[in-house]
Amino acid sequence: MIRSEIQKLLCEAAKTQNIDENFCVSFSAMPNLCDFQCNSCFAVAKKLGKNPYDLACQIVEAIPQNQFFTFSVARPAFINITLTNQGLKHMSQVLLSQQFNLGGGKKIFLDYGGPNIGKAMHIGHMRSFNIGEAFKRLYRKLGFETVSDIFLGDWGMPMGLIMAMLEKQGVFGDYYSGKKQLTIEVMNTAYPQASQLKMQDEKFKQRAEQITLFFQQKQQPYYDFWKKLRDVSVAEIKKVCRLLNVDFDLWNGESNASEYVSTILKIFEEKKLSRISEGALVVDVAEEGEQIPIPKKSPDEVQRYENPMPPLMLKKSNGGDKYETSDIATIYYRNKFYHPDIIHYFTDARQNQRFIQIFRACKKSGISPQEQLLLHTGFGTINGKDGKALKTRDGGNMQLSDLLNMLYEKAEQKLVENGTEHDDDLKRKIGNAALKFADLSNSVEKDYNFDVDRVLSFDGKTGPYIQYTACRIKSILSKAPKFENNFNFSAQHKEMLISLNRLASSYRICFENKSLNDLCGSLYDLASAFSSFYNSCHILSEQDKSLQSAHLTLLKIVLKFIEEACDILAIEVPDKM
RNA sequence: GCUCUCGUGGUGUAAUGGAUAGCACAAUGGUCUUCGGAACCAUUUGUUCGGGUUCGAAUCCUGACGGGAGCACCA
Repeated sequence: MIRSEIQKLLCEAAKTQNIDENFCVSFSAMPNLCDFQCNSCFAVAKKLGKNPYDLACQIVEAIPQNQFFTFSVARPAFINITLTNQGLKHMSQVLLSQQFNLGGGKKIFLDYGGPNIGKAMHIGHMRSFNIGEAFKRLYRKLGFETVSDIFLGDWGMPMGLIMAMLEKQGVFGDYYSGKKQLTIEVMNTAYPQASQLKMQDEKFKQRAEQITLFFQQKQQPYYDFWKKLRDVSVAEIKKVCRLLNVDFDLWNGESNASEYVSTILKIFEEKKLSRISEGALVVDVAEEGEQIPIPKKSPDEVQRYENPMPPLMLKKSNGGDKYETSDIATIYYRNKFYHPDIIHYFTDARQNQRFIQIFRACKKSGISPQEQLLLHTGFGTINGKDGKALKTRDGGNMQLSDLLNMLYEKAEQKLVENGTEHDDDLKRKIGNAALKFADLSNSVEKDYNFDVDRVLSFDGKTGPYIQYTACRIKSILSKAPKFENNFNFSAQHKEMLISLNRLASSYRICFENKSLNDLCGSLYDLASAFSSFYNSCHILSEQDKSLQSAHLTLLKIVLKFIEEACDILAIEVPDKM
């Protein structure tokens, strides 16, 4: 990286002055003054008891003459660095030869998506898909080996509820025998009905619980019926995944963990980590200073705790398994078969405490080896324009498919306006780009307000704008005369080159922050830098052939970086739109 | 009640403790008989409030106010 080269120059110059300190280089906050800046003189001067401005001057004077950078000092004590034209050429070559190896071949297991079988996906579900898929691609780019698992919620009550409902309606047998075709619509109708009935009808609820237990114990016909439900649901989820351009190596779920539950229960028992509490089997995971009882004011008051960290529950008092049990059993068999160095989960931030409990239980029991890194990225909730849970215009919960259809329709409408011929795949790519870019532009941990109208507008800082920019570049390159690469860049290319550098740096920033908003931001800046250039300089009619080849060379580089960044975000770049 | 989290123009958001708080939408005005107008350029408007730490605070600490979430038998 160009910044580390500058940093090295500064540090070596300091050493000649007997100052053995680190001088960091960042992108310029004042692009009109410089291209890069160093703010370290304040801290170093303080440490050494020197005047910061004098220190900055001393170091700048000690830097040997070089052809790439010019250094200057600005008060109070910033070192400003500007690239020469030779420096621009050099930077472009550094960028093109850049290789990442943060991963060092380590194996990382990604757990994202997590849709529930039997329930229609709503908008909130897309976030895990978008973030997880992008991180899988980022990890690969950075030199990790990845394994992705969708981890379906396929072993719980929803399936029991659907079966109980169909049974109550007297159609269970028909669907079981195949006399009636089991479809996703049947499930999408039965589940909400059952879900509602369970609240009012205790007998129905008990029956659903019973059926749940039956299929979990692989009793027929419930287990086979469960398999049918799962197949139908998985086919539907796969359809959505294809639309969203996400794919998984593994389509496992809670059900795959069930056969390891007894093994992990035994591990906890043998290590004397589990105990019975109020009839349930629990593991204490609180650390010092947590879960401290607050004295009750009256004997019948509920016990409250300071710094609450309740025990993790492995078995309910009625003997049933909990979701946490599946999670731990899943970590157990992932380690048994895949030996990942890292397991990274992407879920809603509301599950933060639950994952702390799970991770601690796995470390205490040795189910996760000490050296294994368990990561959980809890992302913020998507709300509607009003800051409350997202609703459709008619007031219902908005389903993911509703949103996708709106996006694809809008894309089609735009294509028709522009006279482009009808193309289902193209409108899907454009709609997806709008969705993903809008989603991933937000800091991962923050809740955000999802404004349908804003996402449907493809103007400004949006995915379609990025795609459009790439299409324009492709169009110019396809019409350009043959040219030899020419890296003799000048001031008019600088904005694009600096943006390229920022984009290249953002991979590491995203990796460290576990958020993709920086990549989106620098990708937009690059596209925007090209658009400004495009507007101020007519490339194809340039008479100076040497200058024209420099323009075209840079366009090739810009396109390459836009395509790479889009690929990480799982945004597809069409040739035309 | 306990714990966590967030508070940035009219709206949505960005900013490893650094210079003049960046960007998009909206609004207003402009560019251009397009190498693809889903474009470009310009103007207007902002760090919830009070203390503290620091050469320097949207950022760290503290208090208040205001939102959101979690607090074992739902997943």
